[in-house]
Amino acid sequence: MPRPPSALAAGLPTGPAEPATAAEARRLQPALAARVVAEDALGAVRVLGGADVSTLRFDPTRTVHAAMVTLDAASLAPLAEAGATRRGGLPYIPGLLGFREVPALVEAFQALPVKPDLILVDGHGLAHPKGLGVACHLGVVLDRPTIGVAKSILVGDVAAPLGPEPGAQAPLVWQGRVLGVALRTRRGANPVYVSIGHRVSLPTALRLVQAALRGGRLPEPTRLAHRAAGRLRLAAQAGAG
DNA sequence: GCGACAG
DNA sequence: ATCTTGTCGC
Repeated sequence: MPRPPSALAAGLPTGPAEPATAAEARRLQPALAARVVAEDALGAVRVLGGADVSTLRFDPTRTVHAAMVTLDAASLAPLAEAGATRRGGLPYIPGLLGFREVPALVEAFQALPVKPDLILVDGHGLAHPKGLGVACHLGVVLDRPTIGVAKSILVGDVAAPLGPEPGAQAPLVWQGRVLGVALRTRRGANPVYVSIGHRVSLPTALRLVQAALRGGRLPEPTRLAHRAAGRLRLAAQAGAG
């Protein structure tokens, strides 16, 4: 079955046309959310991707530094990384994070020499009031499998208390729907919240995230992407200042 | 009107 | 998100 062209190819937001205002972004969300594929539509995952951005705390120019890293899925060894810097987009607004981060992430993705089979994104995917967390947003725009791994809850509640041991998990429920899973990845650390981004089911997402853990609270791909984005920002500041 | 609110 | 070194604890 042929899949519809990517949002990028279709000229949908974040690519050719980016919203300049929050109101405009909100109007664009339903069309993007409708393109999310919540089932497994991916091949063997050999190259893992990680995505994150770093910003200055108070920045009138609204500069975002994005990093995309790739790792060998089996060994979790780093393969490559790429960065991109964009400015003048939307500020951080809960629920509209994708519009702020995706443009720079797409640019970083395009700079990667080898494309990841699946991307772990720092932030929620489906666990979002409009079903369009940054992980879904990025996945739809690139038409690539993505998973959201967030460090705190945007919407919903954890259905049951989590045990202290790594691997403990419980559904993240909102309005009677299971949007994701709270997962304890490390003893003594707060859980992370896993939700689907695009072209992956929740059970598969959970399995892949657990396979990407290497003893830290965050899976390796997003952990490395976080580091890379931070370095990119610091280097840019040093070079500009 | 009040409280919540990824990064 | 970011400001930030050492330090308390398993």
